[in-house]
Amino acid sequence: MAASTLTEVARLAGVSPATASRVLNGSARKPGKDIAERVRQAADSLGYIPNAQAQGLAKSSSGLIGLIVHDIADPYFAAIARGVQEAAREQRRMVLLATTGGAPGEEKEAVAAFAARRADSIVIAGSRSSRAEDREDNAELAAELDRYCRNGGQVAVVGHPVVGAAAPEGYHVVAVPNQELAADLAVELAARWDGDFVIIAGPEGLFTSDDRVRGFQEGLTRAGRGPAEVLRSSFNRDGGYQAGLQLAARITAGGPDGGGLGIFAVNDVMAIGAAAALRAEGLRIPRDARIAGFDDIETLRDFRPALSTVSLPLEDIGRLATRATAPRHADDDGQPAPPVTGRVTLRRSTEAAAG
Amino acid sequence: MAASTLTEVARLAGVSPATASRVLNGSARKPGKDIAERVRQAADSLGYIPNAQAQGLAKSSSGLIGLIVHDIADPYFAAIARGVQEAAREQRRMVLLATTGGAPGEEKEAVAAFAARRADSIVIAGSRSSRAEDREDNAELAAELDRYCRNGGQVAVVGHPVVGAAAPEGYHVVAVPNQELAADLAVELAARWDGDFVIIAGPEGLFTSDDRVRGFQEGLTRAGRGPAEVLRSSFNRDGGYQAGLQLAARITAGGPDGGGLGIFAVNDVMAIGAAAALRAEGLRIPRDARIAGFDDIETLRDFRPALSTVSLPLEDIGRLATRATAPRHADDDGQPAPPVTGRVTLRRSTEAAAG
DNA sequence: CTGTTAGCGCCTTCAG
DNA sequence: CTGAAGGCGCTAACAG
Repeated sequence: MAASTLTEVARLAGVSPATASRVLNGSARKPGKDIAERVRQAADSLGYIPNAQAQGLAKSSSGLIGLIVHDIADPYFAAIARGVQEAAREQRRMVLLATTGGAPGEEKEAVAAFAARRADSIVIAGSRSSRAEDREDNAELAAELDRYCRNGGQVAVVGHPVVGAAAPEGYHVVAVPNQELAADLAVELAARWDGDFVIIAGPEGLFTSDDRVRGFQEGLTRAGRGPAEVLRSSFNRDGGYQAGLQLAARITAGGPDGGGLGIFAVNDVMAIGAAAALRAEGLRIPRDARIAGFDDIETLRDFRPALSTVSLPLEDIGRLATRATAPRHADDDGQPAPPVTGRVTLRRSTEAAAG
Repeated sequence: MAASTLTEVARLAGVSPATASRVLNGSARKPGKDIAERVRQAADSLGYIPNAQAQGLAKSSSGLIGLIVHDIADPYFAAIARGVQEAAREQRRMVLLATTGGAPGEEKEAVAAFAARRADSIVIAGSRSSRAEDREDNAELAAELDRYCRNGGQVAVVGHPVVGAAAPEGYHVVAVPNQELAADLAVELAARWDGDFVIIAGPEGLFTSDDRVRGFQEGLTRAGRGPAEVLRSSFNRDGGYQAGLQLAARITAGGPDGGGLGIFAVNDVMAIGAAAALRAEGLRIPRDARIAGFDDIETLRDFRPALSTVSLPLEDIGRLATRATAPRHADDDGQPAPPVTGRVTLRRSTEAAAG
């Protein structure tokens, strides 16, 4: 990775490195027109590309923003990543990507790596966990973040704060009203179906999942219904599929669930998995089971029967998180970011007119 | 972004910075055990995190790998990104992400930005274009890449070489047999449907799209059939939807296409869009039209009717591209990467038993 | 407005 | 095996 340096450019242009720096990179001070032109020509003819590492070292700021997701191929994270990327581009920063599979230990590593690269800010998407097994890692993650912030780093977390993290300067949370929206969804569904509900959830301790479960139960209560049974499995398509198989067996067996079921999967991907399982067992939606998800993943919208869900502005969330970590401008009204809002989106998968 | 420095650690440990460096970061030379322990403790108590920028400056290599995609939220790119990310982690490197919407001008910018950050290598995914309007930008992109390689950078391109790029040291192409596979697909489809075929393609000049179109026509010829009509629209879900609407109108109107149609969309996302359009117009698949895509996107596999397609090992492709740019090891047999292979995957969307 | 002088934090020769 | 010195490429204070 050798390349021509600023010094070479300066020499070619017959000026000092400082002057060359001033014309080539943004400086408050403007060198003379003629000189500037000569420098620019020299730079051009040498194919000069500033060394961002050196600039970063000198200015102690890197123009880098670190993004932490569970899995970039998961459409939920991919959508957020798109928003982050867009905002980053607006701010003329580049994004560094880290995937962790959701393990707090890995997240801690990622934060350290970002800190090492002197990323100006870090966006953490993806559910935090409060499982006992993660306690220690969570504590380390919190400590790492804390240190990062104390050193001037900006952090934005999507959804929930990191467990045990203090809230130092530079620590922002983009709150997502998972619980409220899940409650709204439950109310709507309860108005359209008076049989039993079952919730397909992720592992206990995942905040996003837990919030949605809690909200849904709350909504049922509000609608005068008893709480739904909760089935736990992994927080992805296969988890939904497994749970779906169980439910299919019940429905098929007749019994209390033979009349059908209202299913709420805590995210769209799981809902799709569950739907696939039901179908594989010969059941039909919404005839034999109504099913709803959460997120309103774009790629899944052409799915049939169209999935009832809660629409979340995933891209905006990424954008907001990124903006929250941006250096404050003068023309910045200093207002906290607008809160994230979502809305219940009912589609065919929970349609009343079933038989 | 202040943080404790190596010098501070050294001072605390009562040794020279050089020694501290040797124990903390990988050096061939091993300081004494006692000394090493003291340094490590000092580092620990200070929460020392090495400054990668400074390390990069000194070693002139950054441990960064740049990834260029059209859109990270597109499942095709997301899958490749996952592979890149995995390989990067194996090599203990971090990935820098850039999205370009496929515009060669943006890609050139991205390459320059990566070069500025002194990324050790760059992976370019996403179709290159040979459209006249892109000529100039393509040339600049090629020049930029060329310079990057000459400066010691490693480049891997997925699918096609960049238009007009020389093939200097460090320039690798991960070839994807789009044409062959499309031909195979055509042969299989032709064996199962003897009506007309129509191809829903991306804009002319997109290599990936063009290759698949060409291959499909070739396959038809091989099967003793005449060439299919080609409908062009944008290379995404909406493009597929638009084209689907047109085809639906034809089929509905009866006429020559009233008996049904065999549709090949050059990628899964477009195929899903087209299917959605047909359905919206009251048509059914595969009864009124058979439809096939390309890529075998994971998220789309639960789609019904299940989409016939060509399976591509997207993650592997990302991994291979990344590995191709890795510094050569001693135990490296120097073999070129294994070629990418795919296979035709027939599912219900093109099933013969329709009526 | 330009040039000179110091570093930014680290690694890597080179002596000791 | 350790320490001292120089430099990676650039910017930010100072002088002139």
